[in-house]
Amino acid sequence: MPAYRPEEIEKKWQAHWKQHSTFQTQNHSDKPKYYVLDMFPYPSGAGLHVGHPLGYIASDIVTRYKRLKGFNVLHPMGFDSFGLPAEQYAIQTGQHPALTTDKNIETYVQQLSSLGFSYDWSREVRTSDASYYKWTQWIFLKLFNSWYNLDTNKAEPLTDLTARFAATGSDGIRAAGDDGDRLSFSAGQWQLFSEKQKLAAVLPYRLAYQQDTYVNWCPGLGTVLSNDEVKDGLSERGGFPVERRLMPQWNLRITAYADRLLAGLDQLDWPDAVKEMQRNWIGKSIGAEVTFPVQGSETAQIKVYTTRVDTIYGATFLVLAPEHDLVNELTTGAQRAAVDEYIAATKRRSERDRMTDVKAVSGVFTGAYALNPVNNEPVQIWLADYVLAGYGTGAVMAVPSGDQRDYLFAQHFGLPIPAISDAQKDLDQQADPTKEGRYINSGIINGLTYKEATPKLIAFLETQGLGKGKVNFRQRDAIFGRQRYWGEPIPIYYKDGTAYGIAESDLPLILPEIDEYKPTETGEPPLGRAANWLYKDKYPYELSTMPGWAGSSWYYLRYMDPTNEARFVSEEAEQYWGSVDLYMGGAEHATGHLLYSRFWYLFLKDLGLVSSGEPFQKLINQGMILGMSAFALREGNTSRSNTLLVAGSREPVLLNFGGHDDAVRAAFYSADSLAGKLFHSGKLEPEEGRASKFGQRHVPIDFIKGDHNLDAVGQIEFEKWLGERCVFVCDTTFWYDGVCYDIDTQKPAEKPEAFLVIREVEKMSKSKYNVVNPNVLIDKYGADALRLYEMFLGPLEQYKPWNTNGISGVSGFLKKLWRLFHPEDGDLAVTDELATPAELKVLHRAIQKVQEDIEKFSFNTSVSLFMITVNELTALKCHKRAILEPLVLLVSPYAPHLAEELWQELGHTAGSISHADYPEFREEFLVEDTVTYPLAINGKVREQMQFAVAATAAEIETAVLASDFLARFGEGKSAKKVIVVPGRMVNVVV
RNA sequence: GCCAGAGUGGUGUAAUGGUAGCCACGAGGGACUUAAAAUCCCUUGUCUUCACGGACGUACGGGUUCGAGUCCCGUCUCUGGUACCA
Repeated sequence: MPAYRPEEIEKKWQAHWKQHSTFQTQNHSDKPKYYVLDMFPYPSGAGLHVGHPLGYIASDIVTRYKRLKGFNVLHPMGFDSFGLPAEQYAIQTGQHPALTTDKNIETYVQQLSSLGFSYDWSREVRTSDASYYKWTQWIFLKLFNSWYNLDTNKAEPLTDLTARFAATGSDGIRAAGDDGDRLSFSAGQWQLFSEKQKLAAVLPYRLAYQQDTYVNWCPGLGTVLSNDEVKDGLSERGGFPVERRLMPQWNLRITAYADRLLAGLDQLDWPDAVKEMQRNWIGKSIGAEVTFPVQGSETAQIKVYTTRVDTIYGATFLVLAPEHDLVNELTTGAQRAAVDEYIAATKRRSERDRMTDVKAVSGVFTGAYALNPVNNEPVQIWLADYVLAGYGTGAVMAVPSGDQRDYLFAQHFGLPIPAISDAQKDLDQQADPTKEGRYINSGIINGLTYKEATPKLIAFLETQGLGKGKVNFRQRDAIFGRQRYWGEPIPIYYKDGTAYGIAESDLPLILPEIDEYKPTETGEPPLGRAANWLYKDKYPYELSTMPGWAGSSWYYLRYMDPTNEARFVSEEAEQYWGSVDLYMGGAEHATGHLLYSRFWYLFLKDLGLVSSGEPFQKLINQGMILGMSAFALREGNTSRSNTLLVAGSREPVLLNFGGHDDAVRAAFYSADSLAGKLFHSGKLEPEEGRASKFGQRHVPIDFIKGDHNLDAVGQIEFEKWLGERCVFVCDTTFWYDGVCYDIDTQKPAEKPEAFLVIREVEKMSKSKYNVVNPNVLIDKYGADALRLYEMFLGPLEQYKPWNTNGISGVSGFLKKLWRLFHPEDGDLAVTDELATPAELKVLHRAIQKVQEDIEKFSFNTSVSLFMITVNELTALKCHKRAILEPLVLLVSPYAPHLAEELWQELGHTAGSISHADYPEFREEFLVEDTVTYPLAINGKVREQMQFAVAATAAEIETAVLASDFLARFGEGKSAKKVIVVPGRMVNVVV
């Protein structure tokens, strides 16, 4: 074999692995198990870019390393194949999303294979396969047929609940959820209920339940979005406006698990940032619910939630959310008009306005008063949109001296701001939420401290029946329904207007074929188009489908037993694999997928279907690899607003966006429309306010740096690349057909002087023209080089910009490694000579360090060490089997193709490297000759002194005493004691 | 605003509290070559010195320590998350 040819070697081994199913894993083994999981991707049409494989490479290294260390490793891959983009594409083209998805998956599998990942492809799952989503639907039915018993603190089958209804009625049942929606009835009444009444009574107990809910309705997409899918009041996909709307929705009662989801975090080996995000998301707060009776009413009362019940004497008014139930009843005649107007104004304000307009104080007085339960003082009742209907009770007691928001409100409307603690300061300027000091103006708690006051007040309120301690969560139940086609059908049908779960034996409920993928003319979801889609030919099905996170909430279980038709996973397989030992994926799923998965797992555990405590023991977030975008700026321009033209658009769109150093970004533009506009209709005018809607477009960096620059050559080159006519526009000039024109006159102009190329680092994305395709790099350098380089870039968890330049370094390393085996690029030439101590030292340092590094996921430092090792062995002219064979094993997780090839050349069976044993580390080869310790007298370092590295503390002591240092530094005294800090310092006490 | 995390050469980065900058990229110089590619060798934190050397250097200001990039306090900047959550 001549020179190192990665392309040949890699093809050969990828084919070998595939043909021999080298990485197929058994569900039983004498070896200990280890489960390494990547977050499975959505197969987008754009294919993989260099950022995607980062985590896959790292997990593959761990997988291969663990195999060498004697583990039975499960390392599967699959596809989260339901999702919006395929559906959008279907709406545009009429092509069935399944076709698009299959095509994309094919590309993904090809790309993943070309990187040499050791997945067990026989276990591949796709969430859009009926054989998979059958079980997603099955779990949904389990949720639908369960309730959460607060007495046992777990989910239980609904049949247990109905049995209790029949025996003792609804009294004494404590279930998670809002009791306000539930009926109260006796056992006798229950017996008399019709079937429909029974189901209606049970519905508010179910873990999957239907309810009128305020949702993020996106008219542009014709669907409901989760909070995670809305950014700044616009849909994350497409950037369409989103509004609040009350709609009947399927919900999952994740709030029942809030406490357990919170407590479980402590046991997990996850990044602190992710745990903290989940904690904040769940948002547990400990406080009290206090009832304020309404003045002049026998029955009306307002419940507020507060975490600072100790400040209740400073509560000078109440504020209700405009949506609060009692608003109508409370409002007095005189205030009616003002209140109605305020509520109308609030409805007009979109969620987005509310968010961006946080500082403005608005509100209206209802005219009504409530009585402060601790002192019977009347307090005004106001409405304001800063109080959220969905949190707590939708009403707050306002304590202007203790809460800045209440303070601003009081100041704005001229309400009193009484002090309540002797420690409060500067109340003429701002609120002081201190818990220090002792209370004043505070009735029964005057003179007490915070710690004393809170329990006393809660006790007092409880005896009056006007309050109690209460825990609140910020987290809401998860909305579980999309008005979409390309998702799992919800296995529900309607009989007489009541929802029924379909029988388990009738699963899967297959997604029906429809002719168009849009909502129907009457506004029903796309499934409304399915002809004769009826359960038992009679009953209409639920028309919404499950959200994207449904299938991904349990896929890691299916990998354990992917083809089981009788069960979602067999008991034996589930018990053997347990939970995921290492989960690799992006931090962006912290409060979505990772929380939902834990929720489903806890639920399945309550039903006795899974056996571990948590699904993912260790989590690593690989950082994102960012793309480099470039903009050409002309220096010194300050006059015109910054203008960017959008690429690829048929419509001429001029965008205005925030200034970048007072310079103008260059842009390119589809020539079809622009040329016409430029040449026939006169001056270009920037159009305001559309930037956020259309986003920015970018020029690929290769076309404005280096030779091309932003000029005629660049413009023509860029056209070739883009495959369509285009115009470069910059400031007052533009290029078209290689000629520079003035924008205002459209006459040929002088080429502008200097351009500055500004680079910006941002997410890699097709629309930003900053994508680096891994295939190109694999073709040029090989997959092993790409794998090594991605690891070499820096710490795995770090976000970093992609830069292809450095790849030549790792490529050189592979060539040098090859040359250790093939000096002069000839045939394999390793010798059986005995290794020298120097060579053994190099090898064993590498064994030690690489092993340590993989265990702590520090892959970049390992790659550095490989390079040092090869450099040193080259310098030693070491071509000995005794050194090189272990080195191959060491490198094999990182560069598997090259390692396999060398392993075979060394005389081993083809493909056997993955079953070899990781080389053993031996410390004796690492011994240094001497080591230098700082030598201190009474803690003051006076000298550096050399000792044999193997010396014991006693030997060092002798050496120190024998030295002449005391004569020089000890002022003639003798040593009382010699303290040896191992490896650090020798301290002599005199 | 609040909660995390991070600030080290031209760049990516490395450094159990113990010689800061390992390993690479880039740059400069050299060898080989008709030439190029490939490969190999040397230099490369800043300032200063003909040179040997010296001084200064891990965002900024303090502190602990014999010794701080690392630990503590404060400030600034950046990144991510989150937001009228009562």
